[in-house]
Amino acid sequence: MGAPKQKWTSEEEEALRRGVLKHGAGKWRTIQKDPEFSPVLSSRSNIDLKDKWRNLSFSASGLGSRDKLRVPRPKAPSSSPSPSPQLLLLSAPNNVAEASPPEDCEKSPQDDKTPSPKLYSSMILEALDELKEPNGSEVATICNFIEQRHEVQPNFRRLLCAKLRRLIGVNKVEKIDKSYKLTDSYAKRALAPMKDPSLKKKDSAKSSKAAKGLGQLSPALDAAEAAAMKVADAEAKSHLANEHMMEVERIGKMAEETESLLELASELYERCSRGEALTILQVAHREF
DNA sequence: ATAGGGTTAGGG
DNA sequence: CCCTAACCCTAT
Repeated sequence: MGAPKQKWTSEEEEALRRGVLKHGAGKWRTIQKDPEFSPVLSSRSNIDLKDKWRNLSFSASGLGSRDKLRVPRPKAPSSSPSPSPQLLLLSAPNNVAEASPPEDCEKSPQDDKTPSPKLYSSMILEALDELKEPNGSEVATICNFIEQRHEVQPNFRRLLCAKLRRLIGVNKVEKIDKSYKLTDSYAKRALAPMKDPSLKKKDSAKSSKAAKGLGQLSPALDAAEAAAMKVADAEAKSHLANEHMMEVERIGKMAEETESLLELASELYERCSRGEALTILQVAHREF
């Protein structure tokens, strides 16, 4: 009778995800007590966090509908098994589980699980962008963040340090004390084309909730809540103004071309330093 | 305190 | 009618 259902807002979801990235999955009490997340997650118990994380994990990896113990499903997977075309885009909380799917291994001999070097840089920049820590993020935090989202090779941390040093060299990343953060010039370029999640299913969910369950409560409460939500959202998203982008974009064009060459050289150097042998064919096709 | 199983409300 | 998400209960 009390509350019909308290649906999770995207702010709460984001707080939960960042909390897991910071403290690790399983430290629900720690996340809930963290002063950074407690204002958002004040109405959620540690058990709620756990349950929500379980839901997120399942929908991310299971993709749609897996077999259930409760109801035997006579669905015949005759021609479309739908083997999860894209699963790591926004959230893949369970990283170690999908290490080696029972897929056929009839691939080319150079079938590495190693993503391309371009991907590693993207992951690092994405991590720094998402973390948005004003004083920068430590290597361990960045490493943990990326491992939560992507499958990486065992010596990834060593690669990460090299990549960070190279990103500093091209002024995409700066080092503050022992932490790394995006430079202002690059952050503007990265954050500028940010999407605007002001109108979403969040609104419809809230209004439906108000209409069905909380209709008798003051409608001003819901309106104020929605307004505050939008303000907070806009404040968080803009965060870094995008004023002068034309020049940045022009320079970025040049930088990108130089970058790929530096990227290639750096990766080659790292590989050879570890004693790996590469054929000229692999280098030519960037397949390493 | 956390993990996992189980239940129920709400939506397509 | 089935599925998903929030909620509840219990063993460790």
